[in-house]
Amino acid sequence: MPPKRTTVRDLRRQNRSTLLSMLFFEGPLSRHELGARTGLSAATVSNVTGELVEDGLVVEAGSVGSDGGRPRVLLRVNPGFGHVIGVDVGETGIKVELFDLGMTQVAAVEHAMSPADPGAVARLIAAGVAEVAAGVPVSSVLGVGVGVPGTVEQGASAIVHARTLGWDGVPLEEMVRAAGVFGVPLHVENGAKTQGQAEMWFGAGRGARHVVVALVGSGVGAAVVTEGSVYRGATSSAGEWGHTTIVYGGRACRCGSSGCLEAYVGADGILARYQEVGAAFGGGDEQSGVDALIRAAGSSEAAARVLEETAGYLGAGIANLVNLFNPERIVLGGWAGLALGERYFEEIVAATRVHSLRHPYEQTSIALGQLGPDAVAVGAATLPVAALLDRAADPRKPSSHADIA
Amino acid sequence: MPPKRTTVRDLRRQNRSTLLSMLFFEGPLSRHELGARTGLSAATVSNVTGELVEDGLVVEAGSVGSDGGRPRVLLRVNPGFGHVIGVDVGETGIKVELFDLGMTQVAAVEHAMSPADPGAVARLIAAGVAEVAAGVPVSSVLGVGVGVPGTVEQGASAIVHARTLGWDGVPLEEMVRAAGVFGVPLHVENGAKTQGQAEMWFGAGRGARHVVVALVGSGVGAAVVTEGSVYRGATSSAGEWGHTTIVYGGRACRCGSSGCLEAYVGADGILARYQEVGAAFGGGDEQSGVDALIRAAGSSEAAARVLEETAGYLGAGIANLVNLFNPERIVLGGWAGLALGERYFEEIVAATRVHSLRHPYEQTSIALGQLGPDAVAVGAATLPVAALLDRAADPRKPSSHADIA
DNA sequence: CAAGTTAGTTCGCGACTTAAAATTAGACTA
DNA sequence: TAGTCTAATTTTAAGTCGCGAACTAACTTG
Repeated sequence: MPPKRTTVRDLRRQNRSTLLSMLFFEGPLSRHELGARTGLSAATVSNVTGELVEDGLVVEAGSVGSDGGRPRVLLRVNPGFGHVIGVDVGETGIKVELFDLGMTQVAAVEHAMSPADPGAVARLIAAGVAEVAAGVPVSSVLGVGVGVPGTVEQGASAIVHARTLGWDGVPLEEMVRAAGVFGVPLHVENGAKTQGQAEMWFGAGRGARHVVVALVGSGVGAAVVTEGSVYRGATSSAGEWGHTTIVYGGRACRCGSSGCLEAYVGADGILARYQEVGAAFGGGDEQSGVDALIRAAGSSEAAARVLEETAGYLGAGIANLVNLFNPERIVLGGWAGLALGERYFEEIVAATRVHSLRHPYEQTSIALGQLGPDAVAVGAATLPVAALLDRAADPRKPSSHADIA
Repeated sequence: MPPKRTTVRDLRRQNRSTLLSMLFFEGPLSRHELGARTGLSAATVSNVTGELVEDGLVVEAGSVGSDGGRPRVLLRVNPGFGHVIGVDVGETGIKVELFDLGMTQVAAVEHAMSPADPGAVARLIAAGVAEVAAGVPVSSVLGVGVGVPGTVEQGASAIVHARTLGWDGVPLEEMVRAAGVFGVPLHVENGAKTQGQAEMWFGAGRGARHVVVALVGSGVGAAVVTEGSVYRGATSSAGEWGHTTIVYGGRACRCGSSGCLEAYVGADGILARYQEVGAAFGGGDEQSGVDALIRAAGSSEAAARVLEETAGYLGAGIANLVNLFNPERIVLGGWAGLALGERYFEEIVAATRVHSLRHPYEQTSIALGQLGPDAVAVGAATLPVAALLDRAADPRKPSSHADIA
């Protein structure tokens, strides 16, 4: 049982956070409207926003007339208050992107590399962060978020387990710090979760509070959002949808088990099933393979059948999420998910309906993701922003007179 | 976005709730210790507990010496402050039980009936409540909780969907009220969730914050507890584990789909699979059938094989929960779950390990439930208690001067 | 330019938590 | 049996916070 007191000061923090978050997500708003939407009194809104403006977190943004009265002054989060950095550690290289607080991309770099060696990855992240942050004052960087393929164990310091990369218990957070990123909040998170977060903030998940973002690519994963925030479970490795058993005793999966969803609807699984049907494939990477397969479906009976089966497996997998999580919306993303979804949306939805219980199914809508896999970096960059909105940037300067003592 | 203000009054409610909950769960404690555990100052603890004592919610319970100083006065929740009622609507009848605030059973009645007719069930609930509450003052009943087999849609008034009972959109809450239970908080909830809640408060889930209670009986369900409270999803029908697909294209399930977990490990499914293997069964109900099957496993190769397969399916199903929810503990319950678990615990755990990812698996422990299926009623009775702890019983009498106006 | 409107501020109040000082309530001592 | 000690509570005084009411600011209208 963690100590759970509530002091009068938490009130202010909470209300600061509420107002700041509302300004961030609902665009420019007047104080009046803030009061109406949050339920806070005009007095409090005035008081708190005054503080936020004084702290530089919020700025005025013009005003709009209101028939016959004093015009409202619009407020919005100050995009120049600071910057955040998002890092996408992929299977072929890393991307580092710098955003201002308006989430406008300011700079970006990309380095190809094999991520087999964690040390090299950490050094490359540190180098990328330095490159990208070169143009802005150091103190302006509010935090760095890193999205990695694999499960992340959140603790005093984040530990990464990524079977596909051969990482087993890599203390990535410490390594990145050691490589030169210190004095700045560092958040390491599973890439599927950061991508899901991006869909929630800027994509198909906006406005909903209970969402499952299902991601299908080479790997298969999901980000589960409940009550508006990403579900993490006890050690934050929740949402490992890809290695959920969907065909007991079925195809072998690279995770060592059998019958996993990923073995059927992951890019690998799809192509392997196609080849087993007798259709040989030339070389090329997975992505072009899947694209070719989808194109072939127009003429090839075998290709069409494989894809229809895939839609069936995928629908059943989605149905499991519907039954277990009862979300109000399912967002299907990931490069393979989007490719399949565009061509076989009806089939996937139909399979979902068949395999889920009527009641939760009726409560859910299914949509395609709007962001594509590039979203991992933006999503990672939202992590420090979320922390900022949550803490609402510590009220007042940190201990200004402590120096004297 | 729901209005989200925080007023200074919420503080007091929050702290009342924290202190009352701590007294409820952690037995008698002194004010001093309350302060230490909650982080609240001694002054606040004294102030708030004074109010709680005055309101009759808390009473002193002796004192213990403290080497050489003023002895601490122990405080505990007043068991006599009020009573709560739990109702278990089962497939063969209903049970109604009355508890005091110490959760000691004070009275209980049981009525056999077929629950096919919702109206009759509602009337029987009302009658049972009246019977059981006959011995205590009306105003002493703090609330009634009802556990039903089927999904419950929480809204202005609870609606029940229970395919096995033939209920489709039954407004049970309204019906029970119409049948005579009014003026008292009424909570209707899925029986699996109430049973899970009981395991959390009094059984194998105590002390953990992320738990999945897996229940296997005639039906198969789960109660997912995250951050200490039952996960409900968007419309509170989350946790429908039983109709999750585990063998794509497999056995037909009574839900209309195929390959559901319930079709393999539900009592029905187990017995049906045994019969298909050629072993004929006499009559008898499911429970004695499963018991007989387990006894037969000692001598019959076929019976043993069916049960081992069952353990495999069940382990895979549990592994899916491990992968998706990343709980710190799994509690296996339900009458069939307990029967299987006692005899085949090793096999179930082994299958779980095989089908789950190593990392989340290592974070989880698997335990048998401690309460048995009788727990549905106690669990239902915890619902009004939870509401009480949460609101901390409205500070001060409800609008004492509103009468005058 | 006066009247009418709507937005935002200021002021004083009541409710809260807290730190510090004061007050118990036994145990121990001489 | 009065005096001394120690540790648990209760009081007291101070500082925060959000709220409602009264007040001020900034336009539009006729």
